[in-house]
Amino acid sequence: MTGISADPFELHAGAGKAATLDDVAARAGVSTATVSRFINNPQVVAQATAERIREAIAETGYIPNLLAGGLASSKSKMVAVLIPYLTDSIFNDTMQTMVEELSAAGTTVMLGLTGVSEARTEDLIRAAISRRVDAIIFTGPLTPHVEAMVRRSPALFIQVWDLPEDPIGIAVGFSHHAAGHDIARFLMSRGYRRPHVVTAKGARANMRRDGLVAEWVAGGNAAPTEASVEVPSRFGHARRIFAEVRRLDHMPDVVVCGSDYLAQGVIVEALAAGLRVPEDIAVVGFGNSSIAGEMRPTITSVEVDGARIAREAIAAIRNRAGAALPQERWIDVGFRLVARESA
Amino acid sequence: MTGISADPFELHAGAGKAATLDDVAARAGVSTATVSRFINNPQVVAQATAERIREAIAETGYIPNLLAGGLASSKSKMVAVLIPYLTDSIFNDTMQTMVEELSAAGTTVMLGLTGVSEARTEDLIRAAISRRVDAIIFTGPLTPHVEAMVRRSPALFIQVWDLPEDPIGIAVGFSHHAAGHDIARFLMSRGYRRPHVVTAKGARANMRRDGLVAEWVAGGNAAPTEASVEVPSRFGHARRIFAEVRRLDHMPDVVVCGSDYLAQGVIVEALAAGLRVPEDIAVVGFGNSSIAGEMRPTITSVEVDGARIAREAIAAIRNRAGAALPQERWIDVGFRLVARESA
DNA sequence: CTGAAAGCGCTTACAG
DNA sequence: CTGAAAGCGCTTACAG
Repeated sequence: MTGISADPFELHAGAGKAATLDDVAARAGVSTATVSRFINNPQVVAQATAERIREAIAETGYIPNLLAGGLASSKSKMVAVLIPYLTDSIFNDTMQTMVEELSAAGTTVMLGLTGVSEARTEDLIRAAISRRVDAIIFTGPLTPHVEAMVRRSPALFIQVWDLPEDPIGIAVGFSHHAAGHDIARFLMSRGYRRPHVVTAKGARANMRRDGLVAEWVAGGNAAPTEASVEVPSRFGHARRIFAEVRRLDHMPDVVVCGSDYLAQGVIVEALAAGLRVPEDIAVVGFGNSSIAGEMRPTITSVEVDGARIAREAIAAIRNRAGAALPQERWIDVGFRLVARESA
Repeated sequence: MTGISADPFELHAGAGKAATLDDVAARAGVSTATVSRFINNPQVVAQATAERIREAIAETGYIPNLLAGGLASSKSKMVAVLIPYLTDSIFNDTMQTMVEELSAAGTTVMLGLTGVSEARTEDLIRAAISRRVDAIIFTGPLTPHVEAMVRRSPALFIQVWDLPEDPIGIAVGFSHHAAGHDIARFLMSRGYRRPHVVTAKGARANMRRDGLVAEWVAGGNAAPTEASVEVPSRFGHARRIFAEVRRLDHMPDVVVCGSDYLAQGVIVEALAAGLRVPEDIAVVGFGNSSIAGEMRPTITSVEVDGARIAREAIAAIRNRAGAALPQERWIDVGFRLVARESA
């Protein structure tokens, strides 16, 4: 009704302290309880009241204080996502989907980068609990001390990318051992004889390696040659890896890499050395990131549905908020070997 | 003194609700004020008192509630970092450094992925203000409506990767126009005659393009041929870009790319087509990500010190918290052209 | 160096 | 459908 710029409330809002629920309530002529209901559950307030509140919010530029809201309701609408590195290609799809969908649902994402440090992991988990997050999404195992801390907290703990025997909360992932098996069978079916297995440091990569080697040896073959790389496993590790391969007494006929980026690097090195891929040396990646299908030659890889991992994790959080159904403790999203040109 | 497992407090802690300041204070025989001081400013409490509080915290497994702390102190110790995509290689170093250093300093990072959507940007900024973040770090311009919202909030607004004329808060970045200039001069100095300029959609990339074209034409040359790619600019865009290059009447002698990944893709395509790089066609990247130095051939690129951008932004937040010195509004971190094998 | 007490800005039974 | 009021768990002048 009145001109907005002539309005004293407006001046207050602009002048310094932010508008509060009280300001909105006073202006709309209702109690703060009603404004709170309108914001969190609009359909319970009467049409006419809702309209007045809507106007009051617009006029005051009110933005709720979620610190206060979270304290009062003991629901923070925040979830912590902890990964080792931002450049760990393997988690890209999971992270992108997770952050997008959580944000779209009005949940704030707290990002933590643990590296390979247990101390950083502990600090980040403590910080998450301090913020009273609704859930903590993490990609690895925990030390007993931190596990105890997590169990004491009401946050839902979700381990992604793996399926441990006894998850702390729930797990969304796949069997790395089985993935290793399948790669071994693929190599045998293609008639490769001398694989070279490059494993990144870390529990999951080791499980894949173990699965691969076990199946390979069970097939009556001699143990493969091996190498290891630091995490995050990157394109740039390929120079050393390839140099080592060339120094082997017997050159391998296929290099199995722990990531597509590393596989890409090995291909580049091999081509630069005048070798043909896959004729002279074949290459297998892992993760099926977008470059796997875009590289020349295209890269044989193992596809993991990272976006689905994200969605299942989010669904688990939602289910628990609804306090509905008893939850599954393991959600297996599987994997799929995608044969392309490189092997 | 007493066995921990026989301790009734311990049982309470494990049994459900988390320990609060009151629990710790009661157990240590001091007031909550003193415990609060010990936690936030340990040196102001007496040695003996500190020791008792330390024990009480350990025994109760107390973890402070930062929702309550933030509400009471109106300092959230949280900063929002908003970028378009997680896979936007160009921000990798900045993000990694930012998140690591903020976490190390006890600040929580809220991550937002805006895509190219103004609506998502607005929602995320509103969410950040709702959480009463101390600062918002953002990579682009804002619509007037959102800008007004930000100005009304007490959060420090930091625009990174660019130096706008009139930043909302402060800006930490470099001149994209100048970077374009320098690339043009580099091309001339190397004797290239027919550049093909591939620009990602977006204001910053366009500024580089404008700078490049202006300088190139000022040097008495005909305008370069051009192409554009979607953001985030990726390896995979290279197939189309290269196919277009081949269809040009006059093949360019150098392709200037908006990212190192795209440059890498163009090199792979060129090599697969039997061309030599840089003899038959040269390639320039942008960002100097790690692959630029690792690719074969290594990629000529423009180095931007992303980690320094992160550090300057964090320093600005700290300065303001100290309410010290009047702040610079622009922090220019510059850039540097790194000539390598590809051009 | 420490304590009593007010207050931060919300939410939520409870009652009507 | 709405309001009065207690309470969430901290911090911080103020006083001693």
